[in-house]
Amino acid sequence: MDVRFTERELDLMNVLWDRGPSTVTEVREALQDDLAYTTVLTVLRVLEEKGHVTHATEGRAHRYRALVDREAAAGSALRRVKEHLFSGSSELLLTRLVEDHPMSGDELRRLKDLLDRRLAEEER
Amino acid sequence: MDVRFTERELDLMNVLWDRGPSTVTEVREALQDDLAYTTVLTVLRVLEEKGHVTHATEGRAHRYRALVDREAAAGSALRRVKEHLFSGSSELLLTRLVEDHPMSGDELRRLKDLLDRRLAEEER
DNA sequence: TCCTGGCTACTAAGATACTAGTACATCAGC
DNA sequence: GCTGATGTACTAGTATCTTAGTAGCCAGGA
Repeated sequence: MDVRFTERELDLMNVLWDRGPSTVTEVREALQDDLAYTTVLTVLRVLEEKGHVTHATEGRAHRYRALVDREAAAGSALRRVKEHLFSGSSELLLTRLVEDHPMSGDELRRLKDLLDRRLAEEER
Repeated sequence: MDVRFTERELDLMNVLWDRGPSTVTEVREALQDDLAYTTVLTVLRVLEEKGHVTHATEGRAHRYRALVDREAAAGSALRRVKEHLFSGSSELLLTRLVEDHPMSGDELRRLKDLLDRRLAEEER
C-alpha cells in the first residue's frame, strides 16, 4: 500500500493529524502559509476525492477528518526514500541519520536498547 | 541547501549516480521503464536547465554528468521526511526504521557500535 | 555525392498541482 | 423580510510534469 501526498496536501494532512478533525477555517488558521479560504477548501476537496480524508456536516460547515494515519504516510515516504536514495539499504539510511542528525544522550541510549532487544531476538 | 527531484528525474539521476557520466542511449537502456529516446533526452535537458546535471560533447553525442551527488539528494529527502512526517524527530524515524525494516544481525551490531561511539563522544 | 542512421533542438499535448475568484446557499440579527 | 457574515460548489488560470513527435544536423558508407 502506497500513500502519497503532494507538498501542499501534506501541509493540510499534518494539520488534521495534529489537531484531529477540523473545519476549513481551523485548518486555514493552523497553516504556516497564508492561503485563501477557498484554496484550503479546494485542497481538502481534492484530498477527499483521492480518498485520503472524509467529512461530516456540522451545522453549515464541514468537519474534515483524515482517513489515512500519519504512520502509514510516514512508512510509505520512508520506503520510497530508502529505495530510491539509499539503494534500499536500511543500514545506510540509519547510519546517515545517526551521523548527520544530532541526538541527545538519552535518545542514543534508547536506540541502543532497542537494538539490543532486536539482537537478543536475533540470537534466540 | 535543498536538492529536490521529481519522480522521473530521480530515476535518471540514479542511473547517472550508478553508472557515472552517460549518454542518452546509455541512460535509456539502464532505465526500468521503456521510454522514448526523446523523452529521456528531454528530462536530461530539464535537469541541466535546473543545474542538476551538465554535459560534455563527445563526438556527435552528449555525455551527461550529475552535478549533485546522491548523498546531498538523500540528505535533503531525509530531512524533508523527518520534518513533515516524523515531527522532526530523528529518534522517531530511527525507531520506526529499526522496528519495521528487517536487518541482519551484522547490520544491527554495526549500528550498535556506531551508537556506542556516539555515546562515548557524548560523555567525553 | 547522396542517402541513412544516430543524435540533438524544438515543440506540444495531456495530466496534475496550486491558487483563488465568482456564484450561490444559509443563518443570525434587526 | 432584508442584510451581512460565513460557508460550500464550481470554475479557471498558471505552472510544472510526463511523454513523445517532428525537424534538422552530420558522419560514414554505397
